[in-house]
Amino acid sequence: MSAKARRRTTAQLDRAAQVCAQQGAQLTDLRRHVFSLILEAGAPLTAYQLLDRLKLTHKGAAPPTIYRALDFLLEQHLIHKIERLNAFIPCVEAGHRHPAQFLICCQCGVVSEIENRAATNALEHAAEKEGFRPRNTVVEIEGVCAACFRPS
Amino acid sequence: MSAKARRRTTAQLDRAAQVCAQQGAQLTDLRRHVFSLILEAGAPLTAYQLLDRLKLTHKGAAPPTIYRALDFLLEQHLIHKIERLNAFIPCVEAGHRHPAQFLICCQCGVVSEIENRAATNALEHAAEKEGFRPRNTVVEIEGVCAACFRPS
DNA sequence: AGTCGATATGATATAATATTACATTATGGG
DNA sequence: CCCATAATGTAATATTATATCATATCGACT
Ligand SMILES: [Zn+2]
Ligand SMILES: [Zn+2]
Ligand SMILES: [Zn+2]
Ligand SMILES: [Zn+2]
Repeated sequence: MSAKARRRTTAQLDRAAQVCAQQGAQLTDLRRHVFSLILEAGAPLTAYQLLDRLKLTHKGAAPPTIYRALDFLLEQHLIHKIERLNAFIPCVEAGHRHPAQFLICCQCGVVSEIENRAATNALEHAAEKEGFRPRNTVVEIEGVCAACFRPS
Repeated sequence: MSAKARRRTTAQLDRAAQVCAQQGAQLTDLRRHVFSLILEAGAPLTAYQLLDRLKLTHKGAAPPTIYRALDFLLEQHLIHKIERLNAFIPCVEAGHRHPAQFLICCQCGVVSEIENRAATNALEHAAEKEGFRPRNTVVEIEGVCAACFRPS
């Protein structure tokens, strides 16, 4: 991990601590540790991948350990779950709830988060047209990312 | 089950058999049975819920039995998987691949499938703007359906 | 009919993902 | 200190999904 990346992670952890404090929640060492694993991964990690990594330094970690931390981070809007992968990534706009769309590259595995207003609006209108009140929308677009796409 | 609903199911099964035949695939008794369970459910069913129902008449059914049937039905575009629920529903436009959006009511559990062109386009453009080539898009909107919504 | 390959199903085991339940330990306000 | 709350520890179990190998079915071909 580069010095630059480490600085970024530290900044994100600090930001997260602020966000939690504002909500009257605490980013404990355990939660911070799990969050840092997600931040440093660069690709989505499943709960058990996180558990394996956590175990390296946190003997006695068990499934509830990781699922509780994940629930907390989700509640604080610090991470997102990618349903199709049963995996977790950091939120690029950490700390506040927002509509998002995820681009999942099936070649390199990278997932990037975008917030496209036109798409969000179109989905909301589509739902309203049916008399449906949206509360929480999941958009997961699988395909090939720009980096992986090469014209033949 | 009403006579009307039974006729509808029969028509859908016949339609499905045609669709499969055109693809050189066969809707065997087993697959047809699983599909009929999904058609008659009225709400999404998980693989193990289907397995339990299948076992009533098909002694010896096991997880692979149901997962194979589901894989087949997905390949033939006869059903959809709702990722957030790990559950399956019939496709309203059975037999051909198409972009869709799912409206999941968190009160009554009903999932309805819509195909909104504006939303599909907006998502495609959002992806392309990032240089991303979409292959398969999942849109699952959780909220309250028209039937469940009552003004206070 | 006999052989063959391809497809479908049977059967057992196991992997991967997630939750329940209850005990124990910090933490902070009174 | 005492208590309530939040957080974590620990064991067991539930749910979802796949791997593997055996058996059956079926049509094409000889
Ligand atoms: Zn986000
Ligand atoms: Zn890629
Ligand atoms: Zn459909
Ligand atoms: Zn409803």
